[in-house]
Amino acid sequence: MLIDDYKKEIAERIREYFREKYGVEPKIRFTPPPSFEVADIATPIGFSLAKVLKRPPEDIAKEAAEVVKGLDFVEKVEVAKGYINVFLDKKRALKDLLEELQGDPLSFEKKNKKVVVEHTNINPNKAAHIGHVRNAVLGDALARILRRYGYDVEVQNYIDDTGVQVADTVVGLRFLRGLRKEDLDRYEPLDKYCRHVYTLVNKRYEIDKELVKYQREVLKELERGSSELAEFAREVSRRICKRHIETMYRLEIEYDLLTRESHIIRLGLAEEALRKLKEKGVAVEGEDEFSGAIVIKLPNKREFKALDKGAKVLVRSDGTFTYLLKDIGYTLRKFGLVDKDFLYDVFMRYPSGKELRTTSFEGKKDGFGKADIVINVIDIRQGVLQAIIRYALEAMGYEEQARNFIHYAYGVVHLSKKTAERFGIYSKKEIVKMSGRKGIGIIADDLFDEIEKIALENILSKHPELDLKEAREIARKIMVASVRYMMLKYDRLKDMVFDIEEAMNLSGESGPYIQYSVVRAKNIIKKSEPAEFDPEGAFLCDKERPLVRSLLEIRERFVEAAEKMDPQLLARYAYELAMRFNEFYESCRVAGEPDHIRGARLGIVKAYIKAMELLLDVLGIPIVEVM
RNA sequence: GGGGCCGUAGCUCAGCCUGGAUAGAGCGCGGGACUUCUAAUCCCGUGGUCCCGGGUUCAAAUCCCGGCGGCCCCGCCA
Repeated sequence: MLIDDYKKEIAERIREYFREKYGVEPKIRFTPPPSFEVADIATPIGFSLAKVLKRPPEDIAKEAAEVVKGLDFVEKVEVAKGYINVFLDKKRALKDLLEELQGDPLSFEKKNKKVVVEHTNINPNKAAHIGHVRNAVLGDALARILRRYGYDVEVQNYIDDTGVQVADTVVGLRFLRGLRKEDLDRYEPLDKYCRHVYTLVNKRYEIDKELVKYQREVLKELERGSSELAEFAREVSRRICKRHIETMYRLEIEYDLLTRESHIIRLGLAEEALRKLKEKGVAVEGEDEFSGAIVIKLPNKREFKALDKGAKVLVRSDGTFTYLLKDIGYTLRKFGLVDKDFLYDVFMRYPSGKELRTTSFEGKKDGFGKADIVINVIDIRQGVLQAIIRYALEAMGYEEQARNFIHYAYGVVHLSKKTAERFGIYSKKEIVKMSGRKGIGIIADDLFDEIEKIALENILSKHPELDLKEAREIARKIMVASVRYMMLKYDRLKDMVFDIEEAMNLSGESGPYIQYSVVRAKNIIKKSEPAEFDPEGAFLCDKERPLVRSLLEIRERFVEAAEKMDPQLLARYAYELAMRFNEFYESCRVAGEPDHIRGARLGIVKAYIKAMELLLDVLGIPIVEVM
């Protein structure tokens, strides 16, 4: 049993009592006690019933307390005002905890539902920046959580290889730099080089109208060309895409499938969507300012109030498709609502041997898509567009799919003034907005390098005996913990201000802090003589109880995070546990203690390690042996 | 103009969904603890008109209404 089970029994017992005695059906809420000194489990039952029973809250609480006292896992119950404060039988609870952690408290029944999570989605025209990292880390954590929760999860990464952004970079490489395919090898890492090129092109557009003509030419070639220029452009975007995959792999983020926009176009998914929308009369010829275009008519719903025109373009007057239409088409494919399908080819192989596949017309058939739930991890600013996709599904008659189409939104990453200055960006404002076009931002790989450098210095100074290769790998894992925790600890819907000092600080409320607590736990195991678990030796040190009490919440916390799809809750829980463990570590010794004490504490330490292995795996934070 | 989000300590943020006990962390600042399982740690201290006003309630940071301030969206870009 864990805390969720205890609560359930307490609630049932109280409910039953009040139902039988007074004929009322109280709703029992549990409130976190101010501290575990006050209670293990608390509920303000007296207040909730005072009105119905017309009696003082304290009286009612006293009555409820008597009922709860009978439960075998309860040691004592105190009444404070309208609250009842339940104290668990600590030794019983500890035994329950160890038993649960012997197995897997986070194993859930298969739901037999497929979820497609699409994240990262970086334009393959320049280096990834920290905004993209937030997207990828959130998406990856979400995928891991849902997988653990029993869903069949497929991770896709949408590559817009035909868009304006790629065209701009290609214009720069070809018409400003005069590069050809065979030159590209000399410009690695290409993503970083292209960042400058892209910024330069955007500046040049303002003064050089000739260049804009090239942009259109490239754009056309990207969609359907087979010329040398088209080949070149494809190679550029392929290489940069590969770089993005490598960048994210540094954080141990992997994908199952790359979907390329050029393939979506070629497969005719946009036409398919358009046909269905026209059939339902939702896609129509545009009028007035939209004349010549085909638009989707939007109902007068709140989420579309922002759009004052009541319609959105699907097909431009020049006949090209907007991203919106392409995405509607592709969403149909994800849900398996169209028969048309790609063939799938291998894009690359991860070191683990896992294949990263890509949409194609040359590989073989496969079972990608056919999702029950589709989740798009996309910037909050695109909320209206995502709402339109959902509406389009509804309008086409796919109401269930519309309900299961989730825009997993997240806030924008800005830079703190100090951080911006470090990168040569000066502003009067305290918060500096990034801009891909202007090249204002922090490149993901640069950030990772910096953090790894600091971590490596630390690790080598503390453990000079480590060989460099080993130390580097540990430094990398510390970097992963640092970056991932930073991206998960904030409310995902809120904008965040990125401060590089904070990111590189490996102590405080951080990933490395959590990792370090696990290293300490493992050291205890390594350095202590083994001893049988003995409940008699438990709770002789006052930091054991809060740790055990917190560990009992593992399933409850995980389920809440999974239901709400909120990795932040788990990140903070992991931190809370690490804090409690560090307190335990400081005041309760294990090695060298008498057998019964050592046995009990080793049990707690092992439980902590097991719990953290489960939690950190779901958060994508690696565990290290030494740091 | 319309729609949305946000406002909690010097700074960065939890808590608000689902009202409940003295409002919590981290950073910063001041002090203390390493012959002991690694001090990337811990302990003590410092610091708050929970933006303002009103309402609902036994009870409001939390729910409702109205202000004020900041941000985002409202492209035939994505």
